[in-house]
This record gives sequence, C-alpha cells and structure tokens, in this order.
Amino acid sequence: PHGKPLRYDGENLHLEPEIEEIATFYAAKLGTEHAKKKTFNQNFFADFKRAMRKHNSKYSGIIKDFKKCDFSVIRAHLDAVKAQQKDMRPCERKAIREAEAARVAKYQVAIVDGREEKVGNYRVEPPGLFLGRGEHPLAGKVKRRILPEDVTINIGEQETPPECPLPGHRWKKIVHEHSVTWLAFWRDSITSGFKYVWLGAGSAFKGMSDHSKFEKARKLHGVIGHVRAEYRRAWKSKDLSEQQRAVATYLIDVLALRVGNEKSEDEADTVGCCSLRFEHVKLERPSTLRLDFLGKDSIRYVNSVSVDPAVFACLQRFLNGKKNGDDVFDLVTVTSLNDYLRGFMDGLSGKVFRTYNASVTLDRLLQDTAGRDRVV
DNA sequence: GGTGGGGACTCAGAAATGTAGTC
DNA sequence: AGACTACATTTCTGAGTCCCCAC
Repeated sequence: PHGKPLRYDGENLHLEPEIEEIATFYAAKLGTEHAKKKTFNQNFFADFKRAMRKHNSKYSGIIKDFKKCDFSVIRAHLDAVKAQQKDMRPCERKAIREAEAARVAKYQVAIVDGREEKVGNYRVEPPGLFLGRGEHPLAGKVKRRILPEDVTINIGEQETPPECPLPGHRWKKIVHEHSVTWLAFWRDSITSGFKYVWLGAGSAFKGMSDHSKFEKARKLHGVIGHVRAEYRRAWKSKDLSEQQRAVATYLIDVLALRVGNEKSEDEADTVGCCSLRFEHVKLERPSTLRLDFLGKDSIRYVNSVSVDPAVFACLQRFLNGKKNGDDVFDLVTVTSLNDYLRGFMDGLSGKVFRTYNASVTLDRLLQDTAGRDRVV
C-alpha cells in the first residue's frame, strides 16, 4: 500500500489496502484507450463498489458516483515511482536487473525426460483490470489475485513438487498427467477459462507439434485438388446444407478465412466464416462478394472479391429472405464442416487451410525473388 | 446426430523491454 | 559518457481452433 488518497468530490479518501489496490489498477490505465470506454468504466466501478462492500470499507456508503472519483494523486505517485527508476544510474539499474534474473533463474527451466527445457510463462498472471479487445462486455472487471490454492501442478510421480512460494499456502493439487504438455494450470477469474504454464517455443514438445502442423499442410497439398473438385461439384447439390458447406469451404480455401466458432454473449461480437451474418456480406452483380466484418481480436476485415458465378448464385440463395442478425451459413456448423474435411484426409480441419495458404504464399514469394540478387 | 461444456493447444496484438545509432 | 530516440525483440495474456465426452 502506498497510502496515496483517492480524491472523491474534493475530499482525500485514504482507502483500505485492498480497495486502494483496485483504485491503483484503474489509475494505471488513466489516459489509455481502455479508460475512455463506457463498458470498461462501468464494469470497473461496479467491481470497485463490490470490493468495498465485501471488505466492509468505510467508504462503501460514500463513493457512489464514478464521475466524482479522481485518481490523479495515485497516478502521480505511479509516475513518480517510474521516474525514480529512470533516474537511477545505469550501473545501479543493471545490478537490480541482474539480481532479479538470478532470483527467477530456477523457475525458467524444467527437466523433461532428462533434458533441460525452457519454460515459457513461469509467472501466474498478476491481478489487475481485464482489458480485452474491441467491445468486450467484461472489459474493466477486476481480475483477482491467483493463489497457490488455485494452481494445479503437473509433474513426474518420482519428482518433488516445486516448493510453494507463499508461506502458509499450498498447491491446489499435484497431478502426474503423461498425455499433456502443460506444467501447471489455474482458472481465469473473469472468463473462467484455463490458463496454463507451458514449455517455451523452442522445447521438443512445441517443436514436434509445429512440425506435425506443417506436415499436415504438406499433406493437404496432395489432396487439395480433390477437395476443390468436390466442393465445386457440391455448389450444384440439391441439398442446401451441402451447398452451404461447399461455399464455406471455398471461402476458407480461397480467402484463408478462419472457421468462425460460435461465441457467447459475454465475449466481443466477432466472426469467422461459419458465423458470418447477413450484415457482413454484400453481393454486387455480376459476381462480386464484398465482406466486411470484425474478425479475431476485433480486427476489421474488408475485402471485395470476384467469385465463381456458381458461388455468387449460391450466396444469393443463402441470403434470400434473411435479415440482419441471421447466419449466412445457417445449415453449417464448425463441427459438421470439420467432420466433412476429415473425410478427405486424416487431421484435416479448417485451420490447416490457413497454414497451407501461408506456406504456398511464402513459397511463391521465395520463387519470385530467387535469382534476383535479393536478401529474403 | 445435435448440443454444450470441458480441456488443451496455437495464434496474435499490445505492452514492456532491449539495443543500436546519434548527438 | 550519458541522454535521447527509433526500431527490434520479448513477454504477456486475450482470442481463437478443435477434439472429447455426456446427455
């Protein structure tokens, strides 16, 4: 606790440590795009008030209006701490950095099947405000502190589990899973999703996995002709769901779209191929498809492509009678699409097309530059 | 068979940190 | 030598994919 007050309606309020910490999370985000968003501020303030009630804060009945909260004293303190670090002499800063590196060194490696491997993320995520990308409904919520009691450790039966770093605490569970590659996991307090500790990208597990990914893409090269012939045929199918599946496959193949799984209400509204809706698609005669949607990470995708006339006719049928909010591919699910793709080749799924597409593109660019005295 | 949640993995943008060049 | 800065690299963690299994 730094003891710096929150200014509220012109008064200095010295918050209890737990409350002060949350106020400090917000102060750290002042001036960022996050703190300009309504959802972010609303979620933060709701959690801030909830924390005050939970800790029986004496300010619980006082702090009621977000607009009267002024975090600038706390922010000034954070800025001062940063400036102080910056003002340190380089040799001093270096010494601190080296001491910290020595302290964490033992957490950065793991022995796997007798080999020493680098660990990727060896720290749990610290508490703070959930940021999220785009218009995330949960942005600004307080992400709680992860304690040893939240963490499951995966280690060999014969090995001594790592010592719990917090005195008086213990790990949630010690397991010996041989079919997975994670070293530890906990659940995220905001999304309730899994958060894992993995080995580094250079580890054997990650390397083998990457290798098999590219081998799969290479294998797709062998059957892509068959896949294409098959989906072209299915554009003319009498079965509308088959038509939809064939057009979706075409878009994934030609435009390298992501498959587009369903998302829940408490996530940002983003889409991929199978979740495209009426409002994301425009058809322009004679045969231009115009796509405009928010994809992964709420990155906008805008593209106009000339498509096969048969695809254009299919899309006209799919959109017929639909309105905003309706799925373009209402008869296709990601599961059904991947089941269909697996019929062509073991392990084939929508994702493989993106790896394949990128690999073919890189290969072509390398061919194009070959022989021309260029560094690539 | 369709659906829905659990679970484990990759992908990827933002933020933090490091480095090299210039004054 | 140090400050300043632009650019590169690394870290962090949120956002996807996909498979499994129960109902």
